[in-house]
Amino acid sequence: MSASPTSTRERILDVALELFNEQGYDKTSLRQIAERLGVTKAALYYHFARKEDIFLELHLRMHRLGSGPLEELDGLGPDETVAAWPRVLDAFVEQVIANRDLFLLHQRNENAFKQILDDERHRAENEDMEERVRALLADPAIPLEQRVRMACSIGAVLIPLMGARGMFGDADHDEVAGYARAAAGDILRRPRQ
Amino acid sequence: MSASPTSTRERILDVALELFNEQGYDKTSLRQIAERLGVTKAALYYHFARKEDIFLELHLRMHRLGSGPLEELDGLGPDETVAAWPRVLDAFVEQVIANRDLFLLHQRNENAFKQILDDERHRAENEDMEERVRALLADPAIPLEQRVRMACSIGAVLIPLMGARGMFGDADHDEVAGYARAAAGDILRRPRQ
DNA sequence: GTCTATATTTCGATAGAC
DNA sequence: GTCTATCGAAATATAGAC
Repeated sequence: MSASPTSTRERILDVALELFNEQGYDKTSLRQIAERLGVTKAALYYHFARKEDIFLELHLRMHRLGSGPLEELDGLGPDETVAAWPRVLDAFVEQVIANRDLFLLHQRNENAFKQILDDERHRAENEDMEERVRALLADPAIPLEQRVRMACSIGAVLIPLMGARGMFGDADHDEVAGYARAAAGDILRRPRQ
Repeated sequence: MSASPTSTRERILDVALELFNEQGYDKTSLRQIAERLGVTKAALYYHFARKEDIFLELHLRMHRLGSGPLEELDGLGPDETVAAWPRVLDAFVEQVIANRDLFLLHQRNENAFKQILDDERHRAENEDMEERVRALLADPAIPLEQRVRMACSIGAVLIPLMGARGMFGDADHDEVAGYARAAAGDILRRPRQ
């Protein structure tokens, strides 16, 4: 992620992201993070008041990445939204490829993520990405079949992109991504023609 | 799930499945399970030697459900496998719809699931479903694009099926499932024609 | 900014009575 | 088959020296 993680704070986030993806948020202790980092637990508390805050910071970073592509839909009507969706999905795919670990964190720890956001504030910030897609898929102004297919297109690209490294043997990542994009395109094209 | 969960063992599994899906496996304590059940922690230990064993039992049940549809692929060659895949996926969708909570457990706790299976035996039993799909998607005898599209088809149906209840407003579940099936069908049909 | 040392809590698991 | 009582381990978090 960070090429030269100068600050300790940044190194904590890098190591935490690694361990959270390997073992899960709950099973990862601050002791483990500190050990892999070469510091003590107490040092972590200088940079983050609570364990949750480390997770939250990583979550917000992913959140900002995912929100970017969605801004293209701002102020669009139903038909325009449907028409713009393929490009939004393409931009989203780019973000996922470039920041796979961050999106992996979200997928593999959605329980921890949901519970932390429930217990606390951050409702407003969460309403950017996740809640926005939710509103889109629940919008009765768009035909149901079209909305279902938009949801399907997300799942279609996520599985190959987020799956294990050797999911397709030693296949080229770009080639796989290309096929996944094409498949998602087919989902979205069909009911419009 | 169980209409009349006569045995305590069965009631434990039902309550545990509920809580694991609500809060995650790690964040759910035996104390919570016992309380919601109206018994004490110690009672749970009469039925299950360890907390992991509760999770494992639920996992194996889902596993058996998912393995069923895959048996149709037994002894088939590459072309036949590709040809049979749409029907396998349809059967899989039926299982997911009929046992949504069990598959949700797997999706929301894949970290816990992976770690528990790593720590222990059960490799042989796990090689039924998950490993079988893995082998299928890594099989060089099937064209890469075809394999990617098979993976996409799984993601395409899972997102609408496993998403939150109100994902598409108050839309009819069967209608949603129908559209999702159609979308998956389009993914699989395209590159063959 | 990082350390040592410790407080506090909670959890999984066990022993033994009933 | 369920209970009371408790153990031991591990976790988050804090206090205060350097």
